[in-house]
Amino acid sequence: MRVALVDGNNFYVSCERVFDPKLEGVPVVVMGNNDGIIVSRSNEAKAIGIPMGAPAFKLRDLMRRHNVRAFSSNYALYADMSRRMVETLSTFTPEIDVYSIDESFLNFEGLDHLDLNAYGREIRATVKQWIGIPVCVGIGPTKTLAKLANHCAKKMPEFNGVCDLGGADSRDRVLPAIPVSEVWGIGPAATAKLADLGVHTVHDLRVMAPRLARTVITVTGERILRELNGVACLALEHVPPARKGIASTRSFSHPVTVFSEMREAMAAYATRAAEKLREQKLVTQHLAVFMRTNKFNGDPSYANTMGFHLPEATADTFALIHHAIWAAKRIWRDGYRYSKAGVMLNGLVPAGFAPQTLFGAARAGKSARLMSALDAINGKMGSGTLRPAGMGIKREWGVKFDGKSPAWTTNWDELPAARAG
DNA sequence: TCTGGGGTCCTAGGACCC
DNA sequence: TCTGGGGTCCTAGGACCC
Repeated sequence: MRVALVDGNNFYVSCERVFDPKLEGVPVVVMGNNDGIIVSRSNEAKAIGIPMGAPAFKLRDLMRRHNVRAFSSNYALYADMSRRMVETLSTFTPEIDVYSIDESFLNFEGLDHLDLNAYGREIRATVKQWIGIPVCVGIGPTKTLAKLANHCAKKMPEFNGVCDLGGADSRDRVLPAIPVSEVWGIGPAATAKLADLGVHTVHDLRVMAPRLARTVITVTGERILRELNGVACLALEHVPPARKGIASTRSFSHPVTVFSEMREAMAAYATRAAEKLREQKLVTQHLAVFMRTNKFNGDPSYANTMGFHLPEATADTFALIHHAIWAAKRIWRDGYRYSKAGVMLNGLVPAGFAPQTLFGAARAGKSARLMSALDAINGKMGSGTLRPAGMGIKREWGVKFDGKSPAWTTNWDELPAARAG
């Protein structure tokens, strides 16, 4: 196997910069939903000590002092830029495995006649020119080594954005210099356990006894060890594996204390989850709802989940709303300040393959026609044009995005304007 | 005022069945 | 006055990822 990992640098920030060149060279951050935490940082923002995942309100002073530009998440923009990036990368390989919004594995099998470093530099230059996003390229004989090579490409200036760990000599040279915590799949807990055994660098991990790795960090640890030694255990998935579950959950912008607001939120979550189901031509056999109070602020604590099998598999918005509200009523307790809730669908199966009850077939056909009409109108006129009654218009609990950039590429009303002269 | 959202995989334990 | 072995399903929690 020969595989490359191409990864967008500071992806959300880079997307913002494409449409506002004044953001180049200055500290920029992007925040998550409700402008709660930092989810993407420019190098300048990293340099002044803004940590990943930190609550934005704690950093207000620091950010003001350094004139940091802060954006709310613009998911429509990032998803569209991601799609363009994947299209571009697809011209460099017959097989691409899209791993996340900003990362793809490219199959480099059979390209050994090429100078892979040069090929990586060409990929980097092309994505920059066509899409405007800076990327780094890591190449290796397994996914784990390609990930590690990508880390080197990003952090070690001598690689200049492209690193090939395909050769044993390059691995011997680089691996002793990298902390084991940088390996894909080794988190803080595993890092601490390995440190107790004197395993600190990637090289230390690579030469560890596989059985010991297994007892300390389970089968995933043993798999990582093999991958570091060039034995591929993770295949390239050119067809994305079927989803196991769909979740629609949000933190509320203010605490919810009355059931009518919880009901609205549940209806909205169920609606969104049903849309995701239908996008992927799936139906669900199991639904769960949960609600919880704030874990951090000392409010009286309550958290509960209720999950159950549905009488028949469905992707019908109205049926899922009905079930979600039914369950929400049962776990709702008066007197608490709820901060977060959600709807989760499990046991997904392709629409048409689900077991059906005797009287279900006729109902299912009718529901499918209604749902495709709903999706067609919302697709054409904008999501939320048609929505079920009871979902709420005011949405007091809803998500806040105070500093969002325009949907530059996906909304006609927000296209960038160019002026001459 | 205020701490993301959406996933996967692994392990362990309880309930229940034959 | 005992505590097997094999199986399934479910729940809960931990860990990790982007």
